[in-house]
Amino acid sequence: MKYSRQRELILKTLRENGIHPTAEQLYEFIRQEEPTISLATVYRNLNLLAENGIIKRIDGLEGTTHFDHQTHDHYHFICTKCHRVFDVPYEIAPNLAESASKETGLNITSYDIAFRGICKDCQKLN
Amino acid sequence: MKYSRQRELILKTLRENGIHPTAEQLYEFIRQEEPTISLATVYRNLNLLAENGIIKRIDGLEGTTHFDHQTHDHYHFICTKCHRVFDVPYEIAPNLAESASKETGLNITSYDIAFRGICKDCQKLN
DNA sequence: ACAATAATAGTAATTGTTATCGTTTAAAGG
DNA sequence: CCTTTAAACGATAACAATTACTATTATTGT
Repeated sequence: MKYSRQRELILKTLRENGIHPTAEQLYEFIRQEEPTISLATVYRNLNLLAENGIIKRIDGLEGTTHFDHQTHDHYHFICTKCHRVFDVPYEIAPNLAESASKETGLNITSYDIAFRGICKDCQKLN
Repeated sequence: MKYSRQRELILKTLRENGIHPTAEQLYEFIRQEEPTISLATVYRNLNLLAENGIIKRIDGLEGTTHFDHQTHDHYHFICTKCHRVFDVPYEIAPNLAESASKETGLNITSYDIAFRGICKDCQKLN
C-alpha cells in the first residue's frame, strides 16, 4: 500500500468525526478541503482501509454502509429518525465472540450489535 | 390488507426457508411455482409484511436485505463466505433492550445482533 | 532522475430497490 | 349475482449506492 494524500485525509477526517459517516458524507466534507477529490477515491480507500483492518465497516442500517475508525468490537446506537450512528458506552458481555462460539459450536470471528431508537436530539424536536 | 395469492405464497415460502433469504432469492424460488410473479411484487409484499410486523427485515449484511419469518428478538450468524444467515440458538441477556436503555439513558426500541464467521458447510469445503 | 506500479479523477456500468402506470382481482353492497 | 371500488398485480422505468474502467498522475526503490 503506497502512500497517498487523499487516503491520509480520508482517515484523518474519519477519525475526527463522531457519527460514523457514510462514504457520501465523508466525501461532501472532504470536498471543502480538497475540491478535486473523487467519490470513487473515497469508496476505494474506505474499502481498502477496512480490508486491512485499519477501520471498520458498519452495516445494519437501511441500505447505506457507515464507517468507524474504532476497530475493536463495540456496540452502536442508530437513530431511526436522523440515521446517525453513535457509540454505546456499555458492555453486555466480555469475550462475547468466544463464549458464543463455545455455547453454539459456531466458528464466530466477529459480531455486530446495533441498538435502534430515537436519539436525544431528535426527541427534542417533537 | 386485502388477500392475494402472491402474498400468501411469499409468506409460505419464507416460512419454509431456513436461511432467511433475500428478496431476489425468494423471487427465484417462487418463480418455479408461479412463473409470472414479478420481482416488484416480492419486494412490495416483503416490505408490507415487515411493516405490519408479520415478518422481520435483517439488515447488517453487505448491501442486501434479508427477511426472517420469526419476529421475536433473536440473534443471527452470517457466513462470511456463502452469505447465508442462520438463527443462533443462544441468548446473551434477557430483556437486553430494557437493561441497555437503563444503563445508557438511550431510548432503545429494538436491536440486532449479528455474529460472523465461516459456517460448517463452508468449512468442510476447505 | 527514471522506471515500475499503485493511486487518482472522472465517468460509465452495475446492483439492489422503489416508483409509476395501465390492468387485474378480491371484497362489499345492492 | 352484478357492479363498484380500492388494493394488488406485472412490467418496466427510475433511482441511489457502489463498483469497474481508463487514461493520467504520484510515490517509491534504484
